[in-house]
Amino acid sequence: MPELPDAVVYRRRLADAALDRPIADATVVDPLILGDGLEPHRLGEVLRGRTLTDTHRHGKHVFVRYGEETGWLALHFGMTGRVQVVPDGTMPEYAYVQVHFEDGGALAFECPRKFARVRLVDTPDAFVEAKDLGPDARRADVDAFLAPFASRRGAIKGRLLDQSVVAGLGNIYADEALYQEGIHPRTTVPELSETDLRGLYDAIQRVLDAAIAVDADPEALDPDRFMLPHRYGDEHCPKTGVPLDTETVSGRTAYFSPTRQSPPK
DNA sequence: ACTGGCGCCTGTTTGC
DNA sequence: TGCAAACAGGCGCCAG
Repeated sequence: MPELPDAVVYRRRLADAALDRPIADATVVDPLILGDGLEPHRLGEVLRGRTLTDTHRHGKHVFVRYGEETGWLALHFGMTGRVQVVPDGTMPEYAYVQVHFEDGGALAFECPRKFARVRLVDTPDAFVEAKDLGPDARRADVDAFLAPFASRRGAIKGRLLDQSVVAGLGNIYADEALYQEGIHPRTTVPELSETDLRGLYDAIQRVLDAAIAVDADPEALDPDRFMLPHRYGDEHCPKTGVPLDTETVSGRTAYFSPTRQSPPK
């Protein structure tokens, strides 16, 4: 579930509470969480005696700089990942990667389902380039957002989930943006006009801003304006009252309002 | 070059 | 009531 708004919350959390605290050690409880061949012992070697000095975010990735030279942690949260800064002695259950500060506190990187990954990267930009991530969904201007759609033809839902098209949207916020704009998730890109796509861009901005404003808790969104609180509740369209419909699109469950989002011909 | 679909993971929910 | 199957979903990989 962690998508762009969650990454915003986690980055802020680290910027507020994890920087400038000397690191005593790093603990890797489950090496599966380490990505790109990172060896468990290497994390401690790299971090020991240093401090975290800066943070960055691109799409669903959070980056944390260690030391003064090139060298960042890249955090990706998969489906159940999250990061907390905890006082001594309160390590949560699924904290598979831990960074312990000399003052006794720690950074806990949790992920019960083990889809999350911790990597070491040179710089955020180099990582974004290597992973072929598209522009960040919240920082991209409308022209940068529109550009990749010129060469796409599949279902819009699948394109919004493709991180090389635009980085940061996942299943639930893609559904919400399509709902806001009245676009059926199975509509193909060629079936959408430039006006449709510009409207979708605006909807994405509104949805992400609203989600960030409630600390990425989808159930805390205004239930009169957004579909998400109803996805986990009564499953009715807040604007028309009809039951929400579901359909598998691009391999994932899409929720939509059948009266507001007409299927493509 | 681009697309949809499957499998990885395991805690939680659903169904018989 | 209990247990198994289904589900959640980001993403790497694969076949078409």
